[in-house]
Amino acid sequence: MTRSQTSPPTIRDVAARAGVSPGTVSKALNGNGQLRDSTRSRVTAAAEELGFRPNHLAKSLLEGRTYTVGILTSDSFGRFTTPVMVGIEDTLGAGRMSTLLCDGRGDPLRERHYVQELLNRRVDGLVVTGRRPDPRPSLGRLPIPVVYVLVRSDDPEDLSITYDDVQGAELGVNHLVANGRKRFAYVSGPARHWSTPRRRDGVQRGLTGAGLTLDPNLVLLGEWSEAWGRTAAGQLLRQDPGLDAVVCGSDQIARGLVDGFREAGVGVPADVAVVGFDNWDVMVEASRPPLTTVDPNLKTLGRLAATRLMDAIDGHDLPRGVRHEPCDLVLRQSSG
Amino acid sequence: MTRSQTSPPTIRDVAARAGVSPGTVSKALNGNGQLRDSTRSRVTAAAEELGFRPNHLAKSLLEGRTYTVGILTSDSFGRFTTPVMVGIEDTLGAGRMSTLLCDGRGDPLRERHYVQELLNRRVDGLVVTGRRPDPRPSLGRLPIPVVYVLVRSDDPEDLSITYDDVQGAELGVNHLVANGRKRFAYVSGPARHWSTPRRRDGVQRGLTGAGLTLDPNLVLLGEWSEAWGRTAAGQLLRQDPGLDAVVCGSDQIARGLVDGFREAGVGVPADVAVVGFDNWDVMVEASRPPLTTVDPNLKTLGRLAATRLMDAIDGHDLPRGVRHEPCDLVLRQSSG
DNA sequence: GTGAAAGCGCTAACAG
DNA sequence: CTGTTAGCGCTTTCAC
Repeated sequence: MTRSQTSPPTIRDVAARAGVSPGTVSKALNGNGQLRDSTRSRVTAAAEELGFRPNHLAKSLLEGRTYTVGILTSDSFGRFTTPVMVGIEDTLGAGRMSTLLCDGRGDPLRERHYVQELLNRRVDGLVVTGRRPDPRPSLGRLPIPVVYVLVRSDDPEDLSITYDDVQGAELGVNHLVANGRKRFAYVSGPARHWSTPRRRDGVQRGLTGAGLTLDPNLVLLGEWSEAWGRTAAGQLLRQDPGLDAVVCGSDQIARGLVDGFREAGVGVPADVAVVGFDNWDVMVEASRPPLTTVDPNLKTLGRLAATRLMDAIDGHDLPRGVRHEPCDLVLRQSSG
Repeated sequence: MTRSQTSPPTIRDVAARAGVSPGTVSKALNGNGQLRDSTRSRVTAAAEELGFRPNHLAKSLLEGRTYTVGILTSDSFGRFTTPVMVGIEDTLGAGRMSTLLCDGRGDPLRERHYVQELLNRRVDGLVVTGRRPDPRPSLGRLPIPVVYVLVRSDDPEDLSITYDDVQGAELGVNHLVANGRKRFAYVSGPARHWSTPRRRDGVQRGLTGAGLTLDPNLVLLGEWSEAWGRTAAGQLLRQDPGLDAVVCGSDQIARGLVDGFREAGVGVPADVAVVGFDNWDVMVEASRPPLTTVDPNLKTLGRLAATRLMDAIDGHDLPRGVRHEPCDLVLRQSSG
């Protein structure tokens, strides 16, 4: 049976049209070996005319690698995973790598299935990501390098790249202290979330360093929402009308807090300075005043993870353990 | 040379271990042909023990299809593309399809490059998406089926699946009219954006149907931001303190507007009813009161696009032209 | 029932 | 300089 017109032209079609052998076409198109210039251009022309696209599958099969990495996210690209993925795509794309995307939806079964599928497809490496820095079950030993980013694996043998909650919160405190603030509150999300106690630790550390203390009555834990921030504003004012600084566990909380304060006649930053966490553009800019906040540099995390993974694919050893990348402080009007 | 221990076991390794031929292993593992039960189980056991993973590349090469579709996004998975992608992943994943993700970043050169790469990789089909329903240049005739979703292609020969701006806005108006509202304003984003005039048309159509009119002085165009919504609130009150309903071009605008009204002592929905657009959880829920809004059903769009693409991959013809899927109205407190 | 052989599209090694 | 050959891992006839 003759080749169907609908299937893409192969290297043999090009060879036939250029009047050479397949091997020669390969050399011509990949710039390998010694070819007469005229031959080379004849081949290029033929390839061009036929709209030849080299079959990546065949190459991969031969080479034993696919120039593809899998991304396994446990969170259907939410607000936090998205910047991470952009960072990953960023550096992977630069290295002619493609990314196979899998959304595990936090379901272990689904995840296992995807991992198998990615292995079947012979991806060169795997990035695992998820919504929060909380530990997640390791995928275990796999025949390809794996990097966890944003989420951390519960196996210290794995490499996890995440941000530093403690340092981030401390950054906020240091800034407020430098501005002369003395009486601090910490308003954050659910206690069970990894970040909540750690950011508190950061606040604590910053205050201790400045010879100040954190009144346990001024530590308020609730949810990651604006509504909670507004509620907390009232509670804080009742608890201690003299407080002059609040470190928040998220920008949503911070924005709610700022709204609550303003509506209670408390000036931000005149009376109370407020620092958020996340640097989430929508919250931070719409807030009145705009929020000073801690930026966990998620995109950088993604870039870093991808870079490490590429190194590992190139044969370098993957470091082990959890890497805590530093956060940055972004100054806006809420902190005075 | 003997096989390196690091490279994954092949079907021949399994064959050797089970004491059969590669062909038999293939049949056993894929349930094809007639095999003795004992042979089949011997093979399965051997495969299991060796941790054999069938090489998907080899299959694809043979079968001429990869069970992979490309997603080309012009917008680094932003707020609007994300739900679309979830929808795509949703239906593709169900059909054992994988997705190769490419972020064109709106750069035509980058896009061309990615399209070539995807063709080289022999994806079975391609989904093109982008931030807004505005028309974008077609990728032209490709050897594989292509579906545009959310964005629309400027070539009517392509299939584009997007939502219905006009119908969506009209939905909002009808609801407000049914609640007895009579004097309407329309506050939206930049006039150059596709949706802005079309949603206005929808407002117009709804009002005309109810024997009402849209005062051109109560059409305010600005940006897609809360700040603009707050500004617009002031302008509207100055323009016509008697207005009792506002349809907004986005939830951000609507939320800003609601804040502006409240702070000006205007009750929502008591004095003025407000309807947003997007059904963006964060905005809609944090707003006081929570926003009634138009939901463009982006996830459904993604699912639809993926379904159409799968059909086309299965040999069915792809419809042409722009499909406008209906929006839904989500009722909350801002509309009375 | 099972094995041997051919071939998917490509590259690399070796002839000529 | 260019052509031929073998083979990446798998499936699929076709013999036996």
